[in-house]
Amino acid sequence: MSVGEHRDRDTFYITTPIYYPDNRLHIGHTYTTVAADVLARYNRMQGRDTYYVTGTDEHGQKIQTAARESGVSPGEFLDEMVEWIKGLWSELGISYDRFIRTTDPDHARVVKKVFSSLYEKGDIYLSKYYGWYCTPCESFWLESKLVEGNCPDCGRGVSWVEEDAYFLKMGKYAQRLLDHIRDNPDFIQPEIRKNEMVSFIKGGLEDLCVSRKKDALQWGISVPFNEDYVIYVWFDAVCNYITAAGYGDPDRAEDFRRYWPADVHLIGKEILRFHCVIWPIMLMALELPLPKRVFGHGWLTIGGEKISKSRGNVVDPLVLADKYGRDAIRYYLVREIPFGADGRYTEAALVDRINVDLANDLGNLLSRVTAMIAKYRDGVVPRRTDGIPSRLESIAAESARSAEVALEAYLLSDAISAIWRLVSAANKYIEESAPWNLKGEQLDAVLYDLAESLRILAVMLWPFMVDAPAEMMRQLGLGDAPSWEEVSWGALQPGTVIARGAPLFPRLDPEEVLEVAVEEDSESEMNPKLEEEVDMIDFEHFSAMDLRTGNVLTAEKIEGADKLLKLTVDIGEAEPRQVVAGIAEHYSPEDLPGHPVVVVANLKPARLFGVESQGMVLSAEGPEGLNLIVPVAEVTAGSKVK
RNA sequence: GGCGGUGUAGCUCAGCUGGUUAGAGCACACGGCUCAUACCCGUGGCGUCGCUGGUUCGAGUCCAGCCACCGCUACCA
Repeated sequence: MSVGEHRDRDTFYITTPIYYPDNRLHIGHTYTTVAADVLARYNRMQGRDTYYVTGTDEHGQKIQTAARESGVSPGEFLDEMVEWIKGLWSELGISYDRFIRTTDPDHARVVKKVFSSLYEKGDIYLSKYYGWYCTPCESFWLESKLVEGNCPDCGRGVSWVEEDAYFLKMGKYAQRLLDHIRDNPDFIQPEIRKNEMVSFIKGGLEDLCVSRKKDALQWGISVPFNEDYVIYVWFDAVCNYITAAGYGDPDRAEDFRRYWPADVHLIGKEILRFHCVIWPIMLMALELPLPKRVFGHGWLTIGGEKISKSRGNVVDPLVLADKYGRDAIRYYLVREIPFGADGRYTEAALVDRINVDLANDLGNLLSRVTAMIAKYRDGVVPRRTDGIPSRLESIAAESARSAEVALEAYLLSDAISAIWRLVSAANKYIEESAPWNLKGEQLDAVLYDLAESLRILAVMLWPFMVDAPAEMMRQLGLGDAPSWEEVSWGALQPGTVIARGAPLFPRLDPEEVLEVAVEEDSESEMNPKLEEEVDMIDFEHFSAMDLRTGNVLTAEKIEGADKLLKLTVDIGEAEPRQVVAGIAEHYSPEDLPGHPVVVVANLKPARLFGVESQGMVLSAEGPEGLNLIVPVAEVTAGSKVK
């Protein structure tokens, strides 16, 4: 995409996910929010009417529970969390225009309105839900999605739910959504996520349950025409994007027309499906345009592992910002996470980047240039009079152009790389021209070129950092709040009086700063022995499994399934067990009756192809295919395997 | 099982539609400079470009098979 094309836009609406404040936010949330902030600041510099929204997703069971555990009302609990979050964003210099809470009155109105419209239209209907539900995650799951009978997201237990419920028609819009994705190649980014979403949709969409009965969950927005129900939290949450833009508010019709559709929803890859399938379908049902882009960025991992409380690797962004400074944290996050892929966080890498990129390259550049201007020209930016074009001028132009292209494509780490090409070039230029050996107009030219490069660097860094670019400007004797246009060469006026200052980014002593962190790193470093131990189970775990011998009584193919057989197995109980087994490709139903088997008797029941399975028969792969595990000599049906 | 991705210097990664001696940053070593935050600049890699075959005058770059890891998905119960 060309830069010029984007110049035509005059508004820019960007969102982060709204975060779930049942706990403090971590560095992962911080990354998304910082990245969005960089883009918001950049677009403001481009003169676009920018609207940046972040906020909190405040409904659902987990909030209700967390509040109860703290012994306060959900309202009190949330107010406190929100205050903490706003404090964090303020500390990091996040320049959001609206902090939306799903408990805001305008939001509740929008959600109800959306729900009602879709109901009236027939896209939401009342039916009966039966299936698994993970309370902590507020997610409905098909049996087949469960992992070992537990929630595939959080690994915790799920409960069987049977209740009347409202459903959103998803299948109705599947084809339209696929067409939209096909016709708008940039809609889902990066490419790999788009592929995943497409194959997910092509796999068939089931209608989505969008309500919970109030006897199961109270903390949410009520279904407007049926007070016995609360609206599903995800349905509630995604609506924030239009609430914030002014949807359905007569006083804000102009805002909505102006800002919607959003330019980009910046999200983590784990919530792609809500933003690329459910939300677009809701919008299509509402007959509203879809957001121009959903950008699912990678995760920040800690030593290669996903950030999670259970791993105990949560890094508190406030502690980091306090220790290293907000600009360093912002720089590091944006620099370290490449397009699409995950980035790994280590404190050592953070310190390294601070020292190398910020202190040695950038900060020191400012320091040496201001020092030379002070020393050789009494602190006044000289006038160029030699008439020879500067080598730095073309590099600065290239750097700015590349940075702009990258920013327009939301490729923040690429933009940083482009900017640093000018930092390096300026450092090299000093070495090559050796100002300490020059005088007269040659020296004037070199010093001007360097000061001007620094000015352009400050402009380009303006979106990325909060304090340092302003300090650079100050030391160069210039004012604040530049526009992006000022990246062009020559704006620095000769005669400007510079003001040397303290080092922009003081060097850190890794040994001092990392004392604790280094130990942590070396321990979390791959230790094969340790990993094996983790995979070992103790006897108790084994005992938890109820393995029993049995004999197959009946076996039949399951209609429509290639691999599944429905067995009834005698394991010495009053009633035979009905078990589904994926062995149809290796065993014929007629061979099985009388066949001995080993059954996992206490496996949570599951439903496959609509057939309930009350256990599982054990088999193992051999050269010829699957083999059922059988006792070598006859044993009693139902005898325990140990 | 299906689909997709990744595998390139010690580390993190670039290498588009195949073409002269395979690149960058960091780390490391040596040299230089002295304006600067013990900084900066230069020089230094005998890297099986995951493995094996193939196409081609020529392949990280195309094709086939295989291996490892990751993501999504599924009729693994």
